[in-house]
Amino acid sequence: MVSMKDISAVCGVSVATVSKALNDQNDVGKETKKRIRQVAEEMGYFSNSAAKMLKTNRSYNVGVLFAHEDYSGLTHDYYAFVLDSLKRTVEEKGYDITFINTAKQKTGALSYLGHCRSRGFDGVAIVCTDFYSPDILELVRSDIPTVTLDHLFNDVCAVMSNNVHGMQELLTYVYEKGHRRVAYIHGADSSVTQSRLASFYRTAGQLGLTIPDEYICMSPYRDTKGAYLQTMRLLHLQEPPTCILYPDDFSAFGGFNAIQEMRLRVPDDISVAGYDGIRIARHIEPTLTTLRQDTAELGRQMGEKLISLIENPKTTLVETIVVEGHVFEGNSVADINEKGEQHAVTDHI
Amino acid sequence: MVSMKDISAVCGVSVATVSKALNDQNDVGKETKKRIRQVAEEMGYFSNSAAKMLKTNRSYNVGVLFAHEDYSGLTHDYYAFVLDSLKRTVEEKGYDITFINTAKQKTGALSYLGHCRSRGFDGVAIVCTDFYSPDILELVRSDIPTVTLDHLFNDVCAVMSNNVHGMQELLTYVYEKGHRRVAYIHGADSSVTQSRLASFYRTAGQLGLTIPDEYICMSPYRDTKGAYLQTMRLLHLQEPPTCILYPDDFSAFGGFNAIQEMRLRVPDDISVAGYDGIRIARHIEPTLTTLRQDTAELGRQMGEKLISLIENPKTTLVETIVVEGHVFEGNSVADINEKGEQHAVTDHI
DNA sequence: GATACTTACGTAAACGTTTAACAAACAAAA
DNA sequence: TTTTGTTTGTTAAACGTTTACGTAAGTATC
Repeated sequence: MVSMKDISAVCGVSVATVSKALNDQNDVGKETKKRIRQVAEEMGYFSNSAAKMLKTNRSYNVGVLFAHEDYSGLTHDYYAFVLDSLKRTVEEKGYDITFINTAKQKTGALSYLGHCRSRGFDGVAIVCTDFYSPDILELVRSDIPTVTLDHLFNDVCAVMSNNVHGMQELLTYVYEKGHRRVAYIHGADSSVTQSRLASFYRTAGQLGLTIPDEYICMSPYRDTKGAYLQTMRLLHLQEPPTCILYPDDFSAFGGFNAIQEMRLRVPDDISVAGYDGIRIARHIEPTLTTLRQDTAELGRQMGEKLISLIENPKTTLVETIVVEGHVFEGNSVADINEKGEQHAVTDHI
Repeated sequence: MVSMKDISAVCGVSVATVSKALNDQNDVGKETKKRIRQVAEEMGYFSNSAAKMLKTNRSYNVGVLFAHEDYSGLTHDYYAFVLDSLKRTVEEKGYDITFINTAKQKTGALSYLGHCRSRGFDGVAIVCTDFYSPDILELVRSDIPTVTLDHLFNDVCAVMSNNVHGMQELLTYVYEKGHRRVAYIHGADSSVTQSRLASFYRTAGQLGLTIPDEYICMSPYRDTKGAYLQTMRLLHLQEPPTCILYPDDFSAFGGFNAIQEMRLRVPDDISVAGYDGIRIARHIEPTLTTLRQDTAELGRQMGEKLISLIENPKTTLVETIVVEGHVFEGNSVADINEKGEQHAVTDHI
């Protein structure tokens, strides 16, 4: 590996001058700088980031925490898209992304914080994990700039998809399509689930909907089998719903299966709506009506906030950034208004 | 940050002794070692990987190249699953994963190789990219241990899904189900496409199938619209196929849409098969018959080969590891044998 | 009791940078 | 002519490790 020392020898200047030339400092002559840079180029010089890091305490590297739970993490559409956008954003600003090691190492099982300290990450993004583990708490309480996704800690920046508005918009959409008997299969307990469920009830109240208890039930996120079973249950009620909301798009497909098995059709016999807006949902007929979360924006906001936190620690607000999602109108929700056209007209008044 | 120096001061020993104690060398007393380790723990010591790296020229960090093409990269099921498995594998062996920066940086636009040199990656995994770019060539020709996925370079380890066997198995499966008029919509040109296409023709020949030219056409990978159009074309042929093979599962869904639009049913009226085995395909009725690639194994093999290449450069073979995929039997391919049962019996002979 | 070996620790240089402090040369201002 | 300032460069220490080598004491061997 060619180092600054080699360049300095060739150019007949000191190492310090080479360093300054390559870092474009202004206390080095124009001609000298030009020559040094040219020689560096010719010799195939690459800065040694370890040495630079050792001196400057800056790694230009951010850690990303991505837990390996079943059916989540990298292989989850939502998180993968957010990560993709986050990656683009920070890379454009000259930062790299390293995964925070989530494996129990043979030697001494480093904690998350330990790993971050050791690697010298300038900041960390917590994308997907069990937010209640002590390891995570230790990390977010440290002085390392941190941004979380869809979870709120005290004094930690968070980027959140607006689940309250999202559910409100989705339920309102369904309501305006004429549905009055709406069931909601929600996901397993988490802050996201809480937000959506609360918003569901509040919106229902505002719209004057009464939701029987048996219309509300739980099925874990991305569990098609669970969604299938709950859908079956709902379809067998004395007064079944006209529309079912699912915890996510994946689950909605589980619902599809149950509906199909009952020889019913979407949306003619029953309407369904998902949540997330995964790509495949827009490519299968009937296309799924769903609340599409803005993953590109979520990732971008995370990246920009994190970099800002790193580069301007004093002036960057510790805040929660809320990103709006919007209903993607597929054709899985039927318009069952008796006067559909008229309704459409009044919409424009 | 607490350093070895701090520990040495507390313990009243030299920095060298601390280093040796923490690295579990055996030229330091048992008691001393114990005490040093305890103090390190208490003081919250974490090794500075930059310093260690600078001295040892080992980063315990591997670079992963993951290009941001549309509809590929992180957001592609196949690659995401491989990456997930790769990540687990190398993390278990104490390595971290850093993405190789694919963004044009403002300052000096580092090449891939430059980036790797600068970061001091112990090895790189090339998962998904344009293998023909000069930047990639420069990288694979360097002395950095490298493993590629689904692409072969001279003197570079590769892990490949067996596209030849895969297509053979798939076409044979379809044949045994009684299909004689099989169309194949293949993906855009690449070595993977070449392999599959060649295998398709060879297998067809062996089975005695004659494939009319109009049964073979191209639609880009993961392009539902393209697959839709080609499917439409095939369905309007004077003698349409009884089964259509798609470049990938995603495309197969595009085919579904066309079939549905024509008021035909899968598999009753026409059979379809995908390629890849993405998760969603197993959760939608009719479940898709597809050649499921073993992403977990692909990632694991990549990781193990790479680590081996790093740790035992002399004794590690430069080879191509082939991973088998297998037909996932959904219910999108009908059995149209006139004597279906009899055929099933002879299967067991 | 001399020799050799082992154990346990210290010394010091090195890895490749950055940067504060300094210095020489020259120009401009007084 | 002296002072002051600017430009361009050097020196040397420092970042936190690792490791070859040295050394002093203790133990075993003859």
